Amino acid sequence: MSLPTPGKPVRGSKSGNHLMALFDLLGRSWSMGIIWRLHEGSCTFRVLQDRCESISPTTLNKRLKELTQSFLIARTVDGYTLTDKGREIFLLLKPLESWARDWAKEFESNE
Amino acid sequence: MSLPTPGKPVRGSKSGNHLMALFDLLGRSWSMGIIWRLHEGSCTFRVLQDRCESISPTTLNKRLKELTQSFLIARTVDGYTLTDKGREIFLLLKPLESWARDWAKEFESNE
DNA sequence: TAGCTTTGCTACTCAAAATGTAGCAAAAAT
DNA sequence: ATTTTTGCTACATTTTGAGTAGCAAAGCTA
Repeated sequence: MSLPTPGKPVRGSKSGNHLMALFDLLGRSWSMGIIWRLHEGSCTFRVLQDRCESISPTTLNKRLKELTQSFLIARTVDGYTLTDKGREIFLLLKPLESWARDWAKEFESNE
Repeated sequence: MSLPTPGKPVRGSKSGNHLMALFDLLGRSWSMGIIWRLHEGSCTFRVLQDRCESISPTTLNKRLKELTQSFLIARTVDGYTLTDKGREIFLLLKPLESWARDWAKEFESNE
């Protein structure tokens, strides 16, 4: 499979830039959502699918493979977990949560 | 145009969750890349297109409209700028940069 | 001020990615 | 042993993004 690997950039970026490779990985549908949901606790494919509500099994499968090969998640006997790296990324994404709440106010006052 | 608005979620997410709306917005191709490049300084469409190297004008145009309507960027007489909100998001994304460098080491040692 | 260039797009066509649904083999439950 | 659940995969369709071409408006140039 062709993956976003640092130094081997993806989707048109010829920069060889690790950050852009990360943006590409996280910038695919459900990537960040999956990391977010997995942080609630390790779980099976099925349970993760339920947590993500509307994700299709095809996409979930694809994202899981990519994220696994990118060392953000790992398979265990009973499903999928965040790796240490995955938990680090989660912590970097976490501040977006409260930011998004404030952001919503812009929409409320401008609509 | 149909946009990711908090409370009016997008791409299958029926949660009404602001964070997921944000994930959806940022999780489109080039969204984070554009924010990153715009932080180098306000610029015109053309210059931004050059900074992003391989982005197509169609996609750049679409992303710019979305990000503008989401209050992350704004138009000025001489192009596009990050808004205060946009600069806030940039600051939240910034830690990913050094993280991505460490991440790259995983790939080097496992390939 | 007439022509030439650059800018900021839009309209198209085509390729890639994501969705939706069906279904199937393996494991687990009954 | 049979049924159910799990973890996918295959396939068809829709949506998204890329890759041109080109055009109207602004700016520069002679």
